[in-house]
Amino acid sequence: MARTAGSHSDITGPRVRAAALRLFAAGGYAAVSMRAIAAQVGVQAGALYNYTPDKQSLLFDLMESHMTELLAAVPDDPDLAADARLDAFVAFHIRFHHARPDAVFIAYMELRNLSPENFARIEALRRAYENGLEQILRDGAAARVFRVEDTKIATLAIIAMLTGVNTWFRAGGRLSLDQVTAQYRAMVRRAVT
Amino acid sequence: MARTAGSHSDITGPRVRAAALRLFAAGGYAAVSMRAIAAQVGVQAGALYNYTPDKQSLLFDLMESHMTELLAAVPDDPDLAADARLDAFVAFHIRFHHARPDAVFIAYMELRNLSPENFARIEALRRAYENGLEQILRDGAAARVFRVEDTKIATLAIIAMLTGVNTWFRAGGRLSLDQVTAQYRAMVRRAVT
DNA sequence: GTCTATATAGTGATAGAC
DNA sequence: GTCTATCACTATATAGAC
Repeated sequence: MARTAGSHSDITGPRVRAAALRLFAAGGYAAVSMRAIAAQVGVQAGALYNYTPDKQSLLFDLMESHMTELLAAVPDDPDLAADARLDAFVAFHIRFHHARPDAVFIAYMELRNLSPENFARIEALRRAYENGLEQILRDGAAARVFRVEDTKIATLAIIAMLTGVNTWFRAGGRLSLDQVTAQYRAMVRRAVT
Repeated sequence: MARTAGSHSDITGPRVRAAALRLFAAGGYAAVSMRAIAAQVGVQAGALYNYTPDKQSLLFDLMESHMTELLAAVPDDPDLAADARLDAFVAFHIRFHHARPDAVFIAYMELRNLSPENFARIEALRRAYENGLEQILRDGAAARVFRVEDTKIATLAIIAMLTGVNTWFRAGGRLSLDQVTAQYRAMVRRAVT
C-alpha cells in the first residue's frame, strides 16, 4: 500500500466511467462535454485524461464492457429442450437489460459515434449474441418444436421486441417485471410455434 | 408573382428541412452544426434563420411532420375483421417506415433534444398511433379472434418488433420487403392468437 | 433573402507546476 | 494524480449592408 498521497486511480477510474455512462445516456455522447463528466466526478477536466486517452475511447470502453458482460452472462444449455432454452433466453434478456438501462441505451444509440474499427468490434459482439438466440431457434426448428420460416428474421424480431421493454417498463407500475416477462415469454413462444 | 429578385423561400425552405433531416439522421442532432446544414443547402449559416427561429425548432418540425404524416396515413377500417385489420397494420407500418428511414431514426433517437413542451406534443402523437393498434387488438380480443392477456403490452411489443425492421433490412438483399412483411405478419398473428 | 462580420460562449486536448 | 492555464477551434445566434 505504498501509495502516493493523492493517488486515487483505483477509485477515480470507475467513477469516471460511471459518470460518463450516466451523462452519455441522459444527454447523448456529442452533447456531453469532458468538463461535465469531470464535474460529476469532482475533478478538473484535465484529470480525466489520466483514465482515458480521449473521449471516444471512453465511449467505446463503456460499450465494449456492456457487450462483454452480456455475452458472459447469457445462459444456454444445449441439453435442454429448445422451448425451455427459449424461455430462459427471454427471461434473461429482459432482466439483464432492465438492470442496465443506461448501458443498453448507449449501446443502441451511440454506435454512430464509434470509429469504424471500434464499430466493427461492437458489431461483432452484438452478432455473437444474436447467434446464440438463432441457434436456439434452429435447434428447435430441426426438432420440430418450433415452426420458423427464417431463423435470422425471427431472431431479430424477438430481440427488438424484448429490448423494447426498456423503453417503457418502470418498476412500481401496474405490472411487475416477472409479470411482463411471463407475457413476453408467451408471445415469443407463440410467434415461433 | 411579384417576387423580389433573390427570393427563394419556396424552394430553400424545403431544402433546409431535407438537409437537416439527412444530417441529423446521419450524425445526430447535437453533432450537426447549422453551418453543416447551410453548406448542404448551399447558403451561409445566417440565412437558415429565415426558415427556423433556432436549431431546436428545426428538429421539432421534422419530428412533428413525420408523426402527423404517420397518423394521417395509417389505415384502419373498423368494419373489417380484426385479423385483417392487424395484417393491414403490419404491412402499413413496415412499408411506411421503410420509406422514411431518416425521419424514423430521428423520431426515435432525438426525443431527448426536445424541450419538455415539444416532447409532450410528440409523445401525444406517438401514443395516438399506438392506440390505433391497441384498438385493433382489443376488438379482436372481444371477438375472440385474438388471445391477448394485456393489449397495451402486446401493442408495444408488436410496434418494437416491426420498427426493428428498419435497423437491418436493406433492399436488394436476400429477401424482398414483401417477403419480410409476410413473415412478420405471420409472427405477429401467431403471437396474439 | 442572403451575405459578411461578429458577439459570446463553449469544445477537446495538452503543458507544466505541485 | 490533480491542478491551473491555455491553445486552437467550433458552436449558435444576431446585426446590418446589399
